[in-house]
Amino acid sequence: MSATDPCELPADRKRGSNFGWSLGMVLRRWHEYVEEGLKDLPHGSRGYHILAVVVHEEVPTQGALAARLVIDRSVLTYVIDDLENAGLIERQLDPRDRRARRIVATERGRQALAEAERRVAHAEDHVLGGLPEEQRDVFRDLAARAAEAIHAAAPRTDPCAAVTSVLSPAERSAR
Amino acid sequence: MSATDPCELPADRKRGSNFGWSLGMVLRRWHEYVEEGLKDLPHGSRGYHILAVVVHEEVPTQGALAARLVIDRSVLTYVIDDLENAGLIERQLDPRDRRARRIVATERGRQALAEAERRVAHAEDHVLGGLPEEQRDVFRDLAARAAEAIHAAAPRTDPCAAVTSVLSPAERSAR
DNA sequence: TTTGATCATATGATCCGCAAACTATCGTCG
DNA sequence: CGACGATAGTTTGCGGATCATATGATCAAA
Repeated sequence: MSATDPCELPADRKRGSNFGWSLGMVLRRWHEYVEEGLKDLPHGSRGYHILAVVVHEEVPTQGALAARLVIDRSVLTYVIDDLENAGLIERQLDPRDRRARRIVATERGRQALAEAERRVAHAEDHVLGGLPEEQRDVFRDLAARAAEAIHAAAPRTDPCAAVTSVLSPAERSAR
Repeated sequence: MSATDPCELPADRKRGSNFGWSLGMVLRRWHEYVEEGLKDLPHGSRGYHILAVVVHEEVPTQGALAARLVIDRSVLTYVIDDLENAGLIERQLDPRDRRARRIVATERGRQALAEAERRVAHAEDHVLGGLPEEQRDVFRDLAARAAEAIHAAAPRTDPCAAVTSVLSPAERSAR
């Protein structure tokens, strides 16, 4: 069967079509728990994400960091401000291009991240507590791979322009 | 630190630390695509969720609907206003309790939902396009079950109060 | 040097969810 | 009966977050 056929409506989708809602639900809880656990970290989960990328990956420049995390540059600015004030990271001037700032983690930052990662892992086990042990890792893995694919894809692929209106033409004209 | 080699990408480290980000990434794309496909529906994905629950599930009252979707009742008010103005649902006065409003879908509403569900399914296949066919359903299923478990759980379980600070006491006093 | 582009930052407009106040109705207890 | 508190839904206003734009500094190329 060609499941990619949009005209065909799989029966189990009826109640299962709330995928977006489910994701939102899980993400919301994740946020609550993680934000609770990381409230000592300057911007909570956001600071955590930034710190994690700074520590674990090569950070060419601040803009690249924003692109990597898909957050706004202007947001990155003040979050990094606070992370720097907390002594967790440093802005280093790139001698080759003095416009760019290279973000590096301090030793404290690495320690804080290590501790934060423990908390996050703990929180995630709580969030996914409704799932059997082995399925949690499957879920995490699928989410990571889906996200990676999305991130790798073009920023904004044309979202199926072939679709027509949900409402009938008559209904649309009435609005 | 020689341990952080950029070329080596430890899978388990990456997996465990960015689950929240991955979820956010997938959800964001889901939102983009779905919002694009449902822009004829009064409040996009939100109206879709509400309409779906109204049609597929028996919801006694408006407040119960809010509880079911875990959204604020004040939000529900104006979304329902617009859905009603679009002729997709109706507020019916409960003769037994004239405070309560029972939300029912019109025939148009059911049709619009059916069409919207096709679009959403299509969008979701796009969003999860980076995953092999059979894993998409696994992902959807895991998300649904995790969300259901979360929703079934107590609204706000104490998020592990045993955790201590990420920063050392000295660092905390410095802020 | 001048011009146009790029990186980071500061500023401002806008949007959105949430809390609190308000109205109407119910149930109940004097 | 009628007064009171509780509940369902609506309205309003605030605070926070986000994004677009403008600014300043620096680079690269003509």
